Amino acid sequence: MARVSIRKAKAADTEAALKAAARQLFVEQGYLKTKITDITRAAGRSTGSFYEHFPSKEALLEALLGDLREQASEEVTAQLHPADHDLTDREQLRAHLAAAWHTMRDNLPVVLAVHEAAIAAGPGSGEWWQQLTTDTVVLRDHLQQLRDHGHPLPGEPELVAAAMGGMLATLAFALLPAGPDRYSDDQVIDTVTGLLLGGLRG
Amino acid sequence: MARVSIRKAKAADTEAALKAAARQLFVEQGYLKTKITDITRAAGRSTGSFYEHFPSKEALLEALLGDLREQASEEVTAQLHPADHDLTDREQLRAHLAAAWHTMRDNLPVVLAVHEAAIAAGPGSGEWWQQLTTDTVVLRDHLQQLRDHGHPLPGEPELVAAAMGGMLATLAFALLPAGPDRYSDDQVIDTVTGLLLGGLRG
DNA sequence: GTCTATACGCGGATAGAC
DNA sequence: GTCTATCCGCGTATAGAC
Repeated sequence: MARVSIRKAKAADTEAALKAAARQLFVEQGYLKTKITDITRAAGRSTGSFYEHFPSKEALLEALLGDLREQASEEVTAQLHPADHDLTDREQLRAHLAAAWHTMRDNLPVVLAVHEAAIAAGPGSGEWWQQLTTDTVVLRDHLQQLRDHGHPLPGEPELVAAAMGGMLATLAFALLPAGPDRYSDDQVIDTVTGLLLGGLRG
Repeated sequence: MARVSIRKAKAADTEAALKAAARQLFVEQGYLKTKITDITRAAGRSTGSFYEHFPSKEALLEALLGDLREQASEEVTAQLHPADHDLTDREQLRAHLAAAWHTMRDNLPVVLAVHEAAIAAGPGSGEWWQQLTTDTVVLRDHLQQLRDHGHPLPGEPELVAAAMGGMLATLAFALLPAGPDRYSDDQVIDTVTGLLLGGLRG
């Protein structure tokens, strides 16, 4: 009986339940505001049970981040990257931005949480800049390549990549948690594509 | 004797000392990480003294924000706005972006703190989007005007304005706290100007 | 492995002397 | 108005029974 085995598996793997509850709460009320007791309660477990699986809330986030990377690497190896993107081509730029957007949407809980954690770390840590640059390395490489082929850019590849990534991330954080009520995914992607295309063409 | 009157004034106005200490700490270690006791200690006062001036850390931030608005309104009425900006003109776009950048730089402690507070409020609050849009109303109006004159935009004025503001704000938060070590102000402003200009021209 | 109950520490906030 | 000393609540983390 499927139902029984499902229950068994669910009961056995409290870890999965905790992760699922955490994901939901991170979107609903944010990572910082979410207490460990909130997670255990939402997962239907007791407080003490949490520490059997994770030493802290940060560790739980690390675990979620690990799951994300694992899944992401599968997808990447499965399909993209064509390696030689030409970001001055409207369709290719749009595809790249759309991929980034949907990745953020699909992994919103973790993406959101990591961002909150970075903010909470404080400005002095330099973590904000580091996170922004590492998240946009791929973009930077494409821009670097473009530049190597003689194409003029509005500035340093790293800086341009950071600017583009910052724009997209800000919109994602501001719009996605509320749902598609204000602007549709396509609307955002089209707008950003149009706004950036001219600058990349030079 | 200047020295005496200075000491007197300083002693009398603990409030100013607390504000100054808060500003410094907000940049150094961030708003969220800064405890009330950190502020009083940095200001050379006792814990209890704080509450004689502000009921809470949030109230202190409000006060700082009030100071900022007061000063900002003076500057604005003193000089700008020419009302009919043409953001498709490189110099005018640059001037606008530069003004925004320097405002953020000059008021970094408060700007940073408000942002951190908004993040801590959580995604569900919708506060992120609200703050982004209110901070870019002026920009939106200029874009709206441009559109009314028949100029094509890459998307809804509000959305385009939010995208532009998000880009600039992200770079400011990531780069300004560290000082001008990585990229100079001009470098950032030039890059962003070049990146956005093409998209606004259509 | 999961529960209940409880201890611990931190930061916010107040009491009361000066 | 400022200080010192103290309290209180919340969230983290642990102890110990089952």
